[in-house]
Amino acid sequence: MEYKFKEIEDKWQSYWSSHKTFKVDTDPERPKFYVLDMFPYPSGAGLHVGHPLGYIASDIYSRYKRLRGYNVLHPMGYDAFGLPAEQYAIQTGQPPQKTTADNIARYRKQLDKLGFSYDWDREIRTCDPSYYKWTQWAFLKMFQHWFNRESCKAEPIETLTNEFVHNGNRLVRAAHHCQKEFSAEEWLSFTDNEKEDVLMCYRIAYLGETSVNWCEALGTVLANDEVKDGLSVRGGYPVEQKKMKQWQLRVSAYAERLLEGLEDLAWSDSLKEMQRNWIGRSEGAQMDFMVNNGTETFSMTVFTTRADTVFGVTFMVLAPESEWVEKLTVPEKEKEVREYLDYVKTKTERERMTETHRVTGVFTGSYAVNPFTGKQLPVWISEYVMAGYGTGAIMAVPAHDSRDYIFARHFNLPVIPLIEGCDVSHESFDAKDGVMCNSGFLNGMPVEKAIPAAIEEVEKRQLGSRKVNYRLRDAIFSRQRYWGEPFPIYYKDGVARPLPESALPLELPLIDSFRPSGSGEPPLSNAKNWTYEGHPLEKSTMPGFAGSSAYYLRYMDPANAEALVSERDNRYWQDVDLYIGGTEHATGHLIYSRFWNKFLFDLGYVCKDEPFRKLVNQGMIQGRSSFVYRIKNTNTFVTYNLKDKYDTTEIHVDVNLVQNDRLDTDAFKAWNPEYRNADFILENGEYICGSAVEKMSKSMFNVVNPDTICSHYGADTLRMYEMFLGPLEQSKPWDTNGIDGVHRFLKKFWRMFFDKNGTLLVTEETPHGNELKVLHNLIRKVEDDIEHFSFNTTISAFMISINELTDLHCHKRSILEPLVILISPYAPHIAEELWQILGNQPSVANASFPIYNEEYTKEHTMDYPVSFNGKLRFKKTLDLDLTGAQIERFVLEDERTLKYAGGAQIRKVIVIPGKIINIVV
RNA sequence: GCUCGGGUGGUGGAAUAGGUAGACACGCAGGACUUAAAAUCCUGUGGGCAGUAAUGUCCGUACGGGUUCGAUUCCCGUCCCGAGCACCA
Repeated sequence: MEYKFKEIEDKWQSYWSSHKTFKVDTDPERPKFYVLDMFPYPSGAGLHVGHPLGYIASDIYSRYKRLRGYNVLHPMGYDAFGLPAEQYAIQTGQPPQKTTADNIARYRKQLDKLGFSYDWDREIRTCDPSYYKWTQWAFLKMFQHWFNRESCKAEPIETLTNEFVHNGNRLVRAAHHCQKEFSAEEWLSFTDNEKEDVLMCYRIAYLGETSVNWCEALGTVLANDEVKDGLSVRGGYPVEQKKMKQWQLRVSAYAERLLEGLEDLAWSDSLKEMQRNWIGRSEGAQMDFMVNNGTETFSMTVFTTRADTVFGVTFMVLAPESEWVEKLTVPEKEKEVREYLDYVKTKTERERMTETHRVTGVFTGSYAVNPFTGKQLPVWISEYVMAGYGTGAIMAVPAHDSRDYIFARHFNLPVIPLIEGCDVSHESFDAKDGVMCNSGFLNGMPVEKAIPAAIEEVEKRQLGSRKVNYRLRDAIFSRQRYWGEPFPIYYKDGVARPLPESALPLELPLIDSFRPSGSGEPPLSNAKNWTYEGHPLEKSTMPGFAGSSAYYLRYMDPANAEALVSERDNRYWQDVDLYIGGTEHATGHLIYSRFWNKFLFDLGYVCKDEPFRKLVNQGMIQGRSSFVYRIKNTNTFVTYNLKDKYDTTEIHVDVNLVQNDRLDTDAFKAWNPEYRNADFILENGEYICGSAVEKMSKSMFNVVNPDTICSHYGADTLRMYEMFLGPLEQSKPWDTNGIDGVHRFLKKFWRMFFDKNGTLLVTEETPHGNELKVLHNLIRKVEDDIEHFSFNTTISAFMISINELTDLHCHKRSILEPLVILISPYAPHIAEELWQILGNQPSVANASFPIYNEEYTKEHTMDYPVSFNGKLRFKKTLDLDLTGAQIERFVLEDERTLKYAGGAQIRKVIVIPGKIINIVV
């Protein structure tokens, strides 16, 4: 009997689905394990072979953990709100609701074909009102809370107003952006609207004026992680900075906790590093400088990490957007400054980034005073100082900061070296080492001591204080789009007010036109009656990351109408034990979700501070594009190795027309009418294509659809092959060349059970020692590899074991049955079929993982003293290999510590007769 | 520029508390079965040199040093590739 994967896979997929084999429930009797995939955005293009890579890995792990007796939560859903569906709607008029539902149906079909063990009863979709009710609910909670820096957690806004009533805002340590200070009496004298304005500056979800990434082409603002190199990540349109009033989340309040929390997470170092960079903690000092603009004197604050260099400050620089610019520009310089600011404004963010070497700036006419030296310091404005970081103003130390140095040289400002023996004639000396000079009380100190000493002095003289700065900004939370969660906010007298919880979910209304209105209003302005009790509702919607920030909690209790997740289910499932997904979410989703989770933790809705304990980033599968070479102005194509003899154009050709770089010329002619009459110049009678590794995409004609592979080889082969391709974390091009090997292996596996005529070969004989040895070595290997996520090497181990057992002509049930269990996480369908053929109850999921027995793999030893270096005594280990040949090993007689000259400890020396080859130390 | 990864056959990749480098697979070459193809199976396959051959021998894990009885693995320096951040004061 042949291995008929098609029949087998159809049979078991429908069995699993009709029997709800993978349905899970909270079961306090059994240990839980939560394995999560980053849920996909259901795009119109469907899945390509790269998408399932992580899903296969997580499925293997889930199935393995089930066999180990865990109650495994392994859910799937869809991140269904997003830009592509909306843009498609603008182009075609098709409502996103419909296209999204269609795409989901298609995704589901494709996923089902791969044999994943998801509990589909827990499926969620972020665009479903019963789901986004809880996204809105969390937003309301953030609106109603503030962040207390004393307790370092979120607290109800009432505790803050209570504080205001008694003490004003002078004593409270809150994360806020309130400009004014007020006393208790003043607070009480405020009107309701004034009070609301103040409170808005403290809320964790707040409406605030800020410089935002505005994308004209998309008609919306974008978060920092949605912008790369000054272009939008989606679409690649230019992005400019614009001051706008937007909803924001006070993520920056959690900066320190987000940083600390990384410590105990089992994430890759590179990913943690990315988050650390993104949070961008830097320790330093905030210092006040007195400035004078000719008419008045006041203090200006700067942030520096190098307080020790204060004696070398020769000028000050403001960001063009700084609020001090206006105050410090003297009348004579007004025209010049205005011209400079206009010049800066015309530059896009992208230009500002690419022209980093251009030095520009203008003098304000004002001077600051160095508090340590009393020297006059001219105050300049330059675009190299950024408004968003620190205080938007710096003290410039050209001798020890390369940016200040370039600026000083360009505008002929003095440079004062502060480190003994450093040469600043050509470039600045930025390194934090050396001994201080020209620095008053710091002279003679090494830099690492001078930094804290300087800060201490600054504090002593009350010129400023120690300060930790973060690069992490608050998340901009409004999008001027239709296809997202509506805000549970309405406006009364122009003041934002929360909807009552009972009004949730606030459902997204159906509209006719998805375009932003002519006046730049969001699409929701086209909705009829977009009001609450006669008051206008917020018209922007939430960004993509809103729906994905707490979805892992919802899977724990997806149907709950009363709460995001019940306390009982949250206590049981706790957190995600294993999270698998792409590294592209490092500074987006993975920061936001951690923030969101910490916020809910503060409020007591969830029991874990961190949502994802272990995280594995699967690599990207790139496409391998194929090319043909058309001789210019002809319809003749020349093969790869002869192309240099002609003047050719490289053209992408559909990889499905190419096998092992050989082009199917007839299929090529049929592919596109343009090539119907194509001629070919061949080599050895074949047309060889060129190739390149590129991103897998439709436009490169290099997309390989998993459905095609499934119908050719079956899902089990695809699953194993994707794992066999290389380490999970590594990116690699998709290359079908090796898939036959894996497919052959599965056929070979099948043949262990049946002969050519389909007769069952399985016997009830007692297993032989060598057979048990193969089996138990494999058990140990599979267990080890799965725990360490090296799925590729496991498959090699399977291949070796099956070859060995085939050589031993082993068809014994007691060997084959555990083998089927071992392979079931990788190739579940064939395993189920064979499991049933062996006469067991379906399904393998109810079996348990075979137990490794060391006895079977232990080496047989006997005394056989030999000498080595005249000092060591060894035991000979007799070992039979599978062909029955003898391998001799020599093991140190006892565990005494013996030392070589280098001091290494020797435990075991393995010897091949006559020659020492292996000394284990 | 800074940070983090990584450089192993024709290819994907094995092997690191230092111990026979190249497992496993692909590809390629040769062979068996077959009228033929498909499928399946067997053999060989890092390089050089010597030998009819079994085999022997030297060189080999980006490059140059070091530690060690022994280095793909540890240390120092150089080069290259990938990823992330990037006027962050």
